[in-house]
Amino acid sequence: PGAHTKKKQPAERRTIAYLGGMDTTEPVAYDPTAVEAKWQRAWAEQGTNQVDLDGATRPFYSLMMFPYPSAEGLHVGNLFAFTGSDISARHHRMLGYNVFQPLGYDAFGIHSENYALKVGAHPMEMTPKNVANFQRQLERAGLMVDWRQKVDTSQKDYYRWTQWVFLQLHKQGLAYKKAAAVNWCPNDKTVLANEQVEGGFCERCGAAVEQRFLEQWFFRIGDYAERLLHNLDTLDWSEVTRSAQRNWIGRSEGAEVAFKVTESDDVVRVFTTRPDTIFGATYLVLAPEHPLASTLTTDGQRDAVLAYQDQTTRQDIITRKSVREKTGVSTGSFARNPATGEDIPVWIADYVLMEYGTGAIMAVPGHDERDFEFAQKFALPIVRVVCGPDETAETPLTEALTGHTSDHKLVNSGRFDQLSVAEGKAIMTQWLEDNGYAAAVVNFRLHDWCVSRQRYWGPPIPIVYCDACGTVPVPEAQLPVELPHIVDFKPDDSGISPLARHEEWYNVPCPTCGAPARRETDVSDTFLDSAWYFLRYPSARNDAVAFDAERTTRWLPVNSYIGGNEHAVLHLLYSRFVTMALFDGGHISFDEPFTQFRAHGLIIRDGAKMSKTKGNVINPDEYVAEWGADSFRTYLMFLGPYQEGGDFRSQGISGVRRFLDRLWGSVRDAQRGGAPDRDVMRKLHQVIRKVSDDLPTLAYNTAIAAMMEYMNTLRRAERVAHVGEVEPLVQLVAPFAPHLAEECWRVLGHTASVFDSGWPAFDASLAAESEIEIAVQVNGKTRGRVHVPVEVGEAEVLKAAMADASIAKFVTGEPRKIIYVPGRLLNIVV
RNA sequence: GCCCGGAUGGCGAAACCGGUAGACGCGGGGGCCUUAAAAGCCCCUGUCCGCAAGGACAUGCGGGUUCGAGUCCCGCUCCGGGCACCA
Repeated sequence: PGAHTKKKQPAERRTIAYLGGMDTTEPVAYDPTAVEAKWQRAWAEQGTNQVDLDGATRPFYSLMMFPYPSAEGLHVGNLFAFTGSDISARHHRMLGYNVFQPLGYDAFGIHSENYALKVGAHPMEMTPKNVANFQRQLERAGLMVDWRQKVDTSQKDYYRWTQWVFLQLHKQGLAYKKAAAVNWCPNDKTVLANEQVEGGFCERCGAAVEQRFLEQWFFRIGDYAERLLHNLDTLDWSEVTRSAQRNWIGRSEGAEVAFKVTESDDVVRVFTTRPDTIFGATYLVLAPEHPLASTLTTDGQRDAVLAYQDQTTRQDIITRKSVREKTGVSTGSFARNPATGEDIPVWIADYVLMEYGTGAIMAVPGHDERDFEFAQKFALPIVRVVCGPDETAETPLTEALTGHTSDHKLVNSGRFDQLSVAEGKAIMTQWLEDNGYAAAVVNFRLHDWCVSRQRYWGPPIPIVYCDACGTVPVPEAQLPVELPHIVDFKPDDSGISPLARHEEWYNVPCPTCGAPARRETDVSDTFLDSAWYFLRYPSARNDAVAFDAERTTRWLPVNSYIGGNEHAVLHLLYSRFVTMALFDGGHISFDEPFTQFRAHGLIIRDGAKMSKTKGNVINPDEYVAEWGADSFRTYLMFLGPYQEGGDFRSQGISGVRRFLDRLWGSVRDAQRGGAPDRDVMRKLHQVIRKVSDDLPTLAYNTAIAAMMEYMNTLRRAERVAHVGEVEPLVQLVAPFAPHLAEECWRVLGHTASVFDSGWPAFDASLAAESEIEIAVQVNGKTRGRVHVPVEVGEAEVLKAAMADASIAKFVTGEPRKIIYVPGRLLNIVV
């Protein structure tokens, strides 16, 4: 009785609406296994997913981050990423673009090699098996991938061109070799790039990274810092990614100031971002590794300095870079502060790092926490040169005053007193420059990219060393420098590559003079493989060039790239650098590889990251087998906002599967005679608009919700749906559940693929409501709602509202003000 | 410390430009069908008070602007991510 039974519908009529008057016990569920296998086969046979690489008139390059083919197989994270990209690609195709969506394998690298070592396999034999397993899993996922253009970075026909890329950079002077302190992972027994070190630990295995001095190949990515940073402003990229790159590049503006050493011709150059505080510089500090450190040391200090330098060298990288109690030692020398004219002591301390700036600083203990701490410990003078609104030049400093506002003024700074910090910075820098003491400079945190790896499973660096000719690049015609099949590929602690144990491999005649010479025995970083793979895809089967000029012009730069943000400062930065370098070398006509990049979120489970140790890893195979790839794909897209990720719950799939079953049921039973219902068509066009708007912003979860809502409308219509009501829905669902949509499309009588059927056209006149609901508020509190024809104005709405007793009772006296938001709300202020 | 995100029912989440908070889905409750179960279908489901009609309270916390704030402003807390003895 009462409210519960008011809207209740007879059950039989419900059933008829679903099953089209057929036997009421017949289930509506479809069989995804059969449907999916059928269409995967058909698409492969008919080349549905292939694009005309040479004739496309509206090219659209949709890229996803190619996976590293692990032995564990495809991860849900992979599928989540790929599905999001696939939906975008399929949608673009239906909008009329010629979509190229390739995929391949990032098969070289420490990952694969370490796994092979662990299980006692050989990477050259293991990798093809893993690739085959991935291929099987990916084919079941129903991605619209043009597999003809597959790449595998560990194959000769690919790494030959990786070596070619190295040679181009070398030719342009962007590759150089130097002995340097590098990050050494004692566990992986190889050098790591700075980007591969997280807080002093190897980002791969977590081992504490050590410093070693080795001869390494570097790429001059540092020279591109300004450009890499500047271009970020114009790229259509996720903000999280741009911000991570900005932080990593770490630009800071300041000045390089020269301090002449007293009674010597030596000059200590320091970098500072606060030239305005130079009057407060009471001592200088050199990094222990600084070349002048020994030069400036007086005889009396020599033993102490040597001991300190020795102590520093033996530190591991984590300790070296961690914040701890300040230590240091005086050189015994002095240098002149150009601003004050005073001679200030020169110290050596390990809180100054050789790799940043000039490796030397002017210490302003009054306004830098570290300098303050150091000055206190070693009883060095602390001078205030900035004071806040409530302070004077004489107010004692109990701690370093670092932050500042426009109210902070310079003090104890001679004729610069009373300038604001910002003014001081500009005027002081100018004054220092005019007098030859300083130059305005920009400093970057970004360092050159170390690409040498003392490992086996990668492309050999194409360089030969000859006693007579020196460092000789391998001629391009002699590429690839093949990676030999060796048994003893295990790395060791020597810092020498496994290839260096094979004389028969590294002893070669010099390409220039023919004299006996020796190959470089290091291989290149895996990130070089992936820094240019997007250039290779369109030309993947071309053995003559790295990338065909015409195809590259047609397809690149990439229109849409979707991937994980864990690659923000590795792969994505390196790819941009290599692209810029190839542009500068005249090989390509664009200097940014990815016009649009979107970072997707992370799939977690039970509120935690998936990991084998927690036992909460999802095996996609199981879910695909139980629910079908279409349901699994759609669920992954439904569980949260794509760009934020979400929590995977097995139970959640059932709701999506029910939706697809219902879609299947209404397509199968759709009525052909008669005309579609006006009210239903209105809802349909509203959904077309919603889904069309949501797809470009990757708002997949709300697009799915809207389609489900429309499906509910169809079911509640208490009649069999008309073909005209379901057909466009099939097209909207197609990017999400491609197999089922294709099946439905055939059932609806079409002979060509739904992906070539276009995108449903939105008709605003059909979507328009004739009657609208207006919320009525009294003093801002919602007290009821009225239904009025869409065209009526404020007066009629107010009249309708006052006619409702439950609203009118709150309106005591004459309204003071009426606020009317057309089509939405009426607020009566009394 | 600096820079990016974020916080909404039992749960995952919606909410255009400041305008009906909680769409959609899961879970839960009740019902239909069934010999029974499963499946399917129908209804209900933010919290509190109330027999009901209805009312009050609700978007991490504290203020503010506004006729009206999840949304804007100021000040915090907590969570995720990036950078960090970076001068």
